[in-house]
Amino acid sequence: MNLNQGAVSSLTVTDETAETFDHEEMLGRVASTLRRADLAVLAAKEPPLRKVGVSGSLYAVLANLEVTPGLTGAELARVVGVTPQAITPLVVKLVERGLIERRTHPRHANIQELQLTDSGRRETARADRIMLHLDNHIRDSLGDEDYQRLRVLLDVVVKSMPSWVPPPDESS
Amino acid sequence: MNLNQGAVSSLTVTDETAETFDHEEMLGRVASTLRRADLAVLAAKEPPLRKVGVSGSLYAVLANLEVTPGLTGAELARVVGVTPQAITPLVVKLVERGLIERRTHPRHANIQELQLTDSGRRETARADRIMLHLDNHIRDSLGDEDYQRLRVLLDVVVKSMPSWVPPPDESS
DNA sequence: TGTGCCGTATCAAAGTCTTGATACTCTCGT
DNA sequence: ACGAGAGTATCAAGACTTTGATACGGCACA
Repeated sequence: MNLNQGAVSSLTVTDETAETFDHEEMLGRVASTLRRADLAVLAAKEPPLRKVGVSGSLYAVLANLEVTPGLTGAELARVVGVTPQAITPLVVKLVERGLIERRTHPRHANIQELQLTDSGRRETARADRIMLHLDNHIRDSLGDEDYQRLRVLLDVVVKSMPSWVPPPDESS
Repeated sequence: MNLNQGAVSSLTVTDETAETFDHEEMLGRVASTLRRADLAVLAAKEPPLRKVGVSGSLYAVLANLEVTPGLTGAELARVVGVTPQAITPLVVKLVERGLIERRTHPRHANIQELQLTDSGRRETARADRIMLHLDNHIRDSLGDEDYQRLRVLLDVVVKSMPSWVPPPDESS
């Protein structure tokens, strides 16, 4: 688990000096709430995933290979959101377990396409049953309509991030 | 950055064997989308935060101490979502920089209350200006109404996670 | 007034991810 | 056909976090 923000507390701040902003609002911002939500989901799904033998990272790799067979390590890294170097150990581990196969690309002697084995497909299905169950729980909590809405809103956030430019640091 | 799921790809899957589920849906589930959104925000905010001298982790600590002065290390750990052991190095670093102070609890010789120094408050304000700017960008992308809605929906997700019980693993 | 229990703090070791640097292969333009 | 450039894979080192284990201090109940 990675910390990075995420906060919640039911404390009523007394007051502060002049240059202080709205503390109540601070931790209620979307960026904070988003992080908390992700942490909560993360903490919930990790234990059951490990019970079927995969860490969250490994599941991410397997799930993406299930959807998009033939991905290379670098492609996988981008899709999953990490550096290419971080993928290698995961791939090695999965190959050792016989869940995925490395196959050299037909036209590129250098790069390797990755693919699930039959055994890997079975394991992935087991893990995905858990994830599906979790998602259904969320859907039940929100209701169908809000569930869909949440997906859409989150997608907007994802797409809007690249166009953000940080403010200049005016520490005058 | 921590990977753990997060996936997106615009590939139309040909087809598959029998026991296969809906791939298109798989990566569109809220748990996945949520993770992607968080990763996107994380990737966007990290560089500018480092530019003012704090990592995302350090900012999380500072922000929470700003809102709730006098937190102990363990409390901080819970609020922020990490283990108590992970807090210690962060606290040490911030103390060395003079941004926070450790003060032994009045009644517990063992535990230490943490508090921002004046200098720490200034630094936190600089970092928070960035976060506020980011959140405003998100608000602009969504519109005021959907921005508020997203906050509410995410809160529901956070509150609903603890009540989830993983499905039994029926690998029959 | 003990004694058991809970919460806090910290040391140590292991795991995972990142940044930095290097080598290799194909593609493209001249 | 050749050299530059882009993309991929991997080694090495450092940073950060987690799990495991240990020690200390207050609190509640017998």
